[in-house]
Amino acid sequence: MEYTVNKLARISGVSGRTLRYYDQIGLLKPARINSSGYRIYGQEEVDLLQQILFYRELDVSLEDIMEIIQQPDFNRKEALKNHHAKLKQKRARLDQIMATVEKTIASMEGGVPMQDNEKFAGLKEKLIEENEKKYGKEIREKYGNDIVEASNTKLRGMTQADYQAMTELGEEIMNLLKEAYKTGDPASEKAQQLAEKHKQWLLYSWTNYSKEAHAGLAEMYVADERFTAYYDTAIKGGTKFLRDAIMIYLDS
Amino acid sequence: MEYTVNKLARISGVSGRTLRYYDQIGLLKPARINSSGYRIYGQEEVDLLQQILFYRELDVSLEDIMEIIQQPDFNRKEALKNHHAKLKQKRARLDQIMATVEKTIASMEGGVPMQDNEKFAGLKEKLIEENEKKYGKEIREKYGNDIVEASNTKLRGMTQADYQAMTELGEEIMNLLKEAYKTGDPASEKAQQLAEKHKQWLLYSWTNYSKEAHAGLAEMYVADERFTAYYDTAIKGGTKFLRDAIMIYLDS
DNA sequence: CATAAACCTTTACGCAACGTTAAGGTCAAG
DNA sequence: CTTGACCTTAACGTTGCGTAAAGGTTTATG
Repeated sequence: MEYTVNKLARISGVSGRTLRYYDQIGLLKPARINSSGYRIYGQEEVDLLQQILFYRELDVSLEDIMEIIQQPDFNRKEALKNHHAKLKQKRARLDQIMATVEKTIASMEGGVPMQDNEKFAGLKEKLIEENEKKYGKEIREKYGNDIVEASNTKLRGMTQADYQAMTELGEEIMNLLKEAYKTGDPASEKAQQLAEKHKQWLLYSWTNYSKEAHAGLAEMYVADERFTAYYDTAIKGGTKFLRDAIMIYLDS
Repeated sequence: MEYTVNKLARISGVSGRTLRYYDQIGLLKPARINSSGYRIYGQEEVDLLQQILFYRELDVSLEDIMEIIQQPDFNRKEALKNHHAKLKQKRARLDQIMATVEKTIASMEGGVPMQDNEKFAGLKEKLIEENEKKYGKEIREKYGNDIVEASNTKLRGMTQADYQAMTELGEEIMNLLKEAYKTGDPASEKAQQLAEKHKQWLLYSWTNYSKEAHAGLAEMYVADERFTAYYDTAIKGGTKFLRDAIMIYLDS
């Protein structure tokens, strides 16, 4: 039995355009072309098309199908396992999105205006924006664009709980700085606690922490008046104290 | 604070190209264009972009976002519910695909060669193909292309279990035809059972059943020698008997 | 103050998998 | 011999940008 495009299309449930496209990309070539230029498909092509459609229904890309159908069974199985992993990821993401949508709807039914729902995403952006405005240039020069972008990406990935925890930790650090400063000793227990918390705080945004980077940042705090101004709001001379505490912490 | 494209891009985490694209499609226009043709964005645009990104993370299309952000809260909630329904469908389809992939892998680990796994899909195609070959033209002329396509689509949607049940029912009909024929009475209980089974069998492929169509088909069985030949393989004169039984069944 | 570096602009192709005209040959039926 | 059904290639549209290319503007640096 031989078929022209639309005949094959009818029995296989795809469109003629699809068959021409498969011919074009080399996925399924007709058995021959007749004297009028018509595509003629035979039994072999019908069988091959069946296999193609089998994988297509499984959401496999044509590019992948192209490879799969010329592989032995063993590799086909591996390909399917691989594909399954991809599908799993896809579903995980879908689940997360659905959860967010549900939460958003729920909060709206609880009377929270939409603006407030959208605001959290905005809060994180605000944080990034302020970081950029205040320190962006120095940090980018010192550590490179990639590091900064990675940090921003990490911040964006934070959940609301993470975000809250981070800002709370920030406040805690300011309080601890005040108390530790009173001891007058950057090696004191309180001061070392402070340094430890400071490290924890950095981990929220740093993608890879190193002692050198931490030390470098501490030095920059002292060198840059904007950082100095910030940490000195807790207590005058706080920035230098913080740096000294960090240096001792890193050496221990 | 005012921003050029790439500045806004940096603080918002999207690319400059994205912002230009949003401008192009009218999703987010800059506050103004300066004398050099640069896009300048203000606080208002930053806020709007935040909202846009909020919805984008939820997998809402830009076209839908465009509508949503100029709607009041009430409509936004409706839009989200609508969107949630779409996501649910998407996940259901994903689950089904994953199940099929899992089953296929399992059967391969059970030693079933891939070809056989792919064969089932092929079996259905074969059925459709044969239907087309044998009766396609008449049926298409009689009932129109749409009806036939709908029927084929329904066949393709069958599960393996459905398919098996249908072919078994087909055999049962042939057997029942033999037995009922022995009664010599198309109104007999066996013959009426036959007609009932025949209707059940049709329902596997018919998208909307009607008495008229069933009667018409019965007449066609008798008029077309290929159908006659088929049903007469069960018993000579079986086709006419089947028609009579169906006619009585439909009148009762 | 000249020039390089950084940043801006528009234009336009590429991606996946076809759907959809459009313009024009081919073939079977009346 | 003419419909009408069916075939062909060519080419644009879809979604959301990425990625040059070619060229003007602003800022930094020697």
